[in-house]
Amino acid sequence: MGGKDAIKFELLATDRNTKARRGRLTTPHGEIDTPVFMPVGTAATVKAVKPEDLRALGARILLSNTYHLFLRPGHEIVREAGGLHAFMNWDGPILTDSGGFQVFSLAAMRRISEEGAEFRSHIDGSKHMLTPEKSIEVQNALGADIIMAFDECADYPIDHRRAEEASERTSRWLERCKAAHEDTDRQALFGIMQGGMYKDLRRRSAERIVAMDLPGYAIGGLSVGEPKALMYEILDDCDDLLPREKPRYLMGVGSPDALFEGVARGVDMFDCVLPTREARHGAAMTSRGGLNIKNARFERDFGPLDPECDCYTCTHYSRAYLRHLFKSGEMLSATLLSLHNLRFLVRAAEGIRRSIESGEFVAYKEAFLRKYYFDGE
RNA sequence: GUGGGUAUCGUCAAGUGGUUAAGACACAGGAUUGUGGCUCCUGUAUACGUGGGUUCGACUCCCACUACCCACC
Repeated sequence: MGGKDAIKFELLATDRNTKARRGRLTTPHGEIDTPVFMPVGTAATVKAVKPEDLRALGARILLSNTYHLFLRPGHEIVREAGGLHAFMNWDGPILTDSGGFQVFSLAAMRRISEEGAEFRSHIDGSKHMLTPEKSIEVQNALGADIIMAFDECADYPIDHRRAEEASERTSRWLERCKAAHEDTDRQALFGIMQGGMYKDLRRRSAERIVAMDLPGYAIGGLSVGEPKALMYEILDDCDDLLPREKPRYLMGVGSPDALFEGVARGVDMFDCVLPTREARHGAAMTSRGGLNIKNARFERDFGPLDPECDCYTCTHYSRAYLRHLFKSGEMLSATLLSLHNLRFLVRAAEGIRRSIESGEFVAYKEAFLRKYYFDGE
C-alpha cells in the first residue's frame, strides 16, 4: 500500500441555494477544476479529435475504457507502449471505466456469477471473463489517474429484488477491487453506487461503498432509460449519502440540462458520449438549443453554427459548409462537429464554475437552460 | 444506312395481361446519455419514352415513331 493517495480534492466554494460545489482535483497528471465535463475516448481516442485539439478546447481529463482496450489491442500492449498516456499522446489526467457497464451494454451472451462476468466480444465473438481482479489488473496496466470499480449496472426497469442483487454484488466486488489495487499513490480507485431507482437500495449501496474510504465515489446506474425526473429524484439524495470532501462522479451523463441539474445536486464530474456521437450523426448543441446540420434550411446559411461560440469550428466555418461536409460523408464533418459539441459542454462547465464562485449559479443555470430549451432559433 | 438490344420515381431496379406498380439509394424529418463512427426510426414522389392498335382489362401483346447502347457497312 502506498503512503498517500493519488489524488487530492479541495472544495473552493459552495453555492448557497443549491448543492453546487466548485472544487479542484489534483491528479498525478495535473489539476482539474470542477465541476468538469470529461470527453469520452473509449478506444484510447476521442473519436475524430486529436489530443492537442482537446487541450485547446479546454478539455482537461479524458475517459477511456477497460473493456475496449482489453479486447483490442490488449492491455499488455498498452503497458509496453508506456501506458495509456504515452500510447495515445495525452499527458493530462485520464479516467478509465472498469468494463462493467460495457459488458452489460455491448457484449453478447453475458453470464454473471459471483466470480465475475463471462461474455462474448462484440468484435469477434470470442469468449472472455472479466472479474473485479482482472478489471483492476487491466486498469493498472493502462495506468489512468483514476480507475473505476468493476460494477454491475442494472437495467431499467428492474424489480427491487434483482436491483438489490446487482447492487449488493457491486459492493462485494468493490471490496475485491480495493484489495486487488495496490498502487494507490499512482492511481485512485473510485467506488460506484448502484441500487437502481430504489432509494433504500441507493442508501445501502452508498453506506457500503463509503465505509471503504475511497478517494472518490461515482453514481452509476442512472440515465439508463428512466425518465429524467426520476433520475433527478435519485440524485436529490446523493449529496447526503456521499461524503462532501470527496469528488462525486455521475457516470455517463452529459446532456446540457442534466449537467446543470447534476451540479445543483452536488455532482463534480460528468462524462458523456453525447457530444461526440451526436456530432458524428450531424447534431450540434448550440446556445439556442440543438440543431441538425442535415436540415435543408441550412443549405445557404453562411453564418456560424453557434454565433456565441468561440470554438475553432464556429470561428472558421459556416453552417452551409458543415452541412455540405456531412451530406458528402466527409470525415472532417465528424471532426468539426465534435470539436464544437465538446467545446459547448466544456464551456458550459466553465460558466458553471464561474457562476458558483460568484454566487450566481441559479441565475446562470436558469438563463442557460431557458435559452437552450425554449428560445430555439 | 442495316441488324440487334434497352426505355418503370432524381438514380439503380423488380414486375411480364387482372385490385391502391416492390425494393434500394437519394431526398425530407426525428432519435442518440460510463460509444461497435459512416447507425436506428419515420416520411415524400404528377415513375411505366411518344402516338396508335388488340383486349372486358395493357407496365406487360402488336405497329409506328423518338432517344440511347452494341455490332456491321
